[in-house]
Amino acid sequence: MPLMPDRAAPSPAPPVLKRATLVDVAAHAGTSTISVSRALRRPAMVSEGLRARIMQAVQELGYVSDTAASALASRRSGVIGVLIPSVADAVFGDLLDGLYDAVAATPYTLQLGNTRSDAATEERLIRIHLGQRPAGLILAGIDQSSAARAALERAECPVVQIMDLTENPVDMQVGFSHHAAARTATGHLLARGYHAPAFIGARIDPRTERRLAGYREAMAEAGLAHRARVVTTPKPSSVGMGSTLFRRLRQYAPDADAVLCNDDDLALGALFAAQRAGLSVGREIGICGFNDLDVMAAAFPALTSVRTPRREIGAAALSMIATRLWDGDVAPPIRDLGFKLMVRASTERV
Amino acid sequence: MPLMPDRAAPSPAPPVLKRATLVDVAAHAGTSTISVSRALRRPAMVSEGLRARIMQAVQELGYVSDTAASALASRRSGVIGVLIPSVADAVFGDLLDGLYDAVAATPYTLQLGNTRSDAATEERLIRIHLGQRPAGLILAGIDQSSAARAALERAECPVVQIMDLTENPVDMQVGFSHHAAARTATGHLLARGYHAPAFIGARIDPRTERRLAGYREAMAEAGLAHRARVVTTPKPSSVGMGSTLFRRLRQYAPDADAVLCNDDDLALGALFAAQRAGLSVGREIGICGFNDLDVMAAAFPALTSVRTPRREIGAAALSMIATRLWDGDVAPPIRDLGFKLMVRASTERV
DNA sequence: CGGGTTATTGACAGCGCAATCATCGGTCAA
DNA sequence: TTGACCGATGATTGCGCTGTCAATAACCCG
Repeated sequence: MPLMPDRAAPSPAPPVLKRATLVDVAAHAGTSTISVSRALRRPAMVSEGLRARIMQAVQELGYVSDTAASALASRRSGVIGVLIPSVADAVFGDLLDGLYDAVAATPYTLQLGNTRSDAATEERLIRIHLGQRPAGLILAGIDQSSAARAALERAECPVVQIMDLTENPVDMQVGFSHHAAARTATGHLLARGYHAPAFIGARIDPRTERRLAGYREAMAEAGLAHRARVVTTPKPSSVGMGSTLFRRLRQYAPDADAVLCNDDDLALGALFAAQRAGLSVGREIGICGFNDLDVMAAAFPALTSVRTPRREIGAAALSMIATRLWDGDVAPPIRDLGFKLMVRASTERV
Repeated sequence: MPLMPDRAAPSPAPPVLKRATLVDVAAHAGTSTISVSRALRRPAMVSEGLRARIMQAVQELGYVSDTAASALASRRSGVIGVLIPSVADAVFGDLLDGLYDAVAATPYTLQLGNTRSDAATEERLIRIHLGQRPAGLILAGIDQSSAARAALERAECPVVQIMDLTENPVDMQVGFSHHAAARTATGHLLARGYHAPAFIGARIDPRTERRLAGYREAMAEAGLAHRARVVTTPKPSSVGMGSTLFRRLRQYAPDADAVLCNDDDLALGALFAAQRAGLSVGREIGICGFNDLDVMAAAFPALTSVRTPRREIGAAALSMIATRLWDGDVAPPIRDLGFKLMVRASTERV
């Protein structure tokens, strides 16, 4: 398959379908194009009577605004860019669900970008998006490259960093503390009587690092820093990888009696591996996940996990951008949506 | 939060950041704007020397084409629309992953639409997308409303229906036969010695209907039509729902000794429910999923499933559109990417 | 009742790019 | 040599919309 057009590329045939334009609508309603434009974008700026006439003409002609022309003339597109590390991950799926729900009630559209957890790709995508004069930009994470950060700070649109929290956001942010969440989960394991909780993680990224730090901090506070056990891999996370890491942990640290997993896939994999090893999950080995996907509550035994407000973060990010665009200011520009430990049978230890 | 701008909406400040335009690049390279445009879109149309000069100027000025202006002038945007029922579903996540991978090597961008499995929403989204003169359109499924179909047939861009196969596609299609896949899976259960395989499904959509028909056909061919047992719900699929449906099946049809699940989430839920009920999965009760997500192979016991080529479908759909746009014709315009039954312990029955 | 204000509407220009057509120099067969 | 032809390049124009500013009507206060 050719990936770029060649000289032979057929020059596209001129469009046959003639769409209604502002001119058509204006003629139909007996007014000027600019009034039609205003009636559609800022209804309050035209009188009620004219607006009614215009709206009827729009209906009758089935007029749909040309986003390209609008973007060109106004130097501002109706596109909100969303940059996430993965489109296939359930965690970001929920986030997108919240975003798409929220955007449906606005005149904006979303434009997804897939950073593949790669800082250079993210930087490139940020540049491309900013080049198209987006209405706003939503970025997963707070760990943009410094060049990307510089570009973002010169951006003329609202920028929201999501999923995480930092002291110095580019603009606005909404998320929760991964550090605190992991600390809480580790504290729970210790409180339940597990003496040597371990940590497993895949595809170590900055968010994982912060969770790991939270785990370590909780261990240190309990005077158990010497019992901290960590097994990680740079490879992507998956259920199968969870099983692999669990087996690796058992080899490397047979004394570990609980495991805090960096995400739910790993926890599920750990569950299956523990079952294969004939361990009684909950009693002999505690398992705690992260994110609380639907599967965690349904598993047997049910798996403890940290519920993260993914859908809510999506909705909040969009709301913050809309508010900024229409009201000018958002207070507060930083929102901590928290998390919730969902305690279930997998960390019971009776 | 206000959902639409009011008259008070601040008129956006004029952009401060001056970007390089074609004019700037042309001046820098000592040529005309149109040659720059050509050098970027159809490199073969300008001489090597000029092209080199232009490319250098592009580099030096950090020129990025303005998609809005390009779309307006050419009456053709670089956007390929993708309409899927859900962004949070792992199945479509894999599809998107394939699409985003493939699109990265082309000058196009993807614009996602979320139909929420609703025909009216899909129709609306199709209209909106077609209104923006997309370079192509990718639609999940073959069950568009007749109005939507009519609009699509008048579309001036390539259209690919994916995930499924039909006799009369709008334009091109790539997918596999859900009917045949379910038929094969059911045949496998029967061949393995299960005498009364049942079917469970959630959120019945046309694809599910075709799978169900495949199940029924296999049962009928084996002379077991009278043993067909079907439990469904209009609610969305989830692991928890899989457990619920499994329990319902056990009540309604205690003689069922295997279950073909409409998707992997349901199969996982069935697994957990069976374990809760103390059933030996594989021997006493066979479980077969659909899609073969990563979790199926990792589960304990490992779950049999029908592997569907989701990522490949995404890549193929994009390739078909690119080929059509650049070469004019795609042969064949219909591609059956098949499926593969992954037999594992959950349907062993020894 | 007049100057000043506000609300409503319109004329016009231009956003940045690509389609179209024109131009020019060179090649080749007769 | 010549005219048809082709590849390479450029000048002009307009895509459909919105920002700006101007014009008018309606209205206010003292």
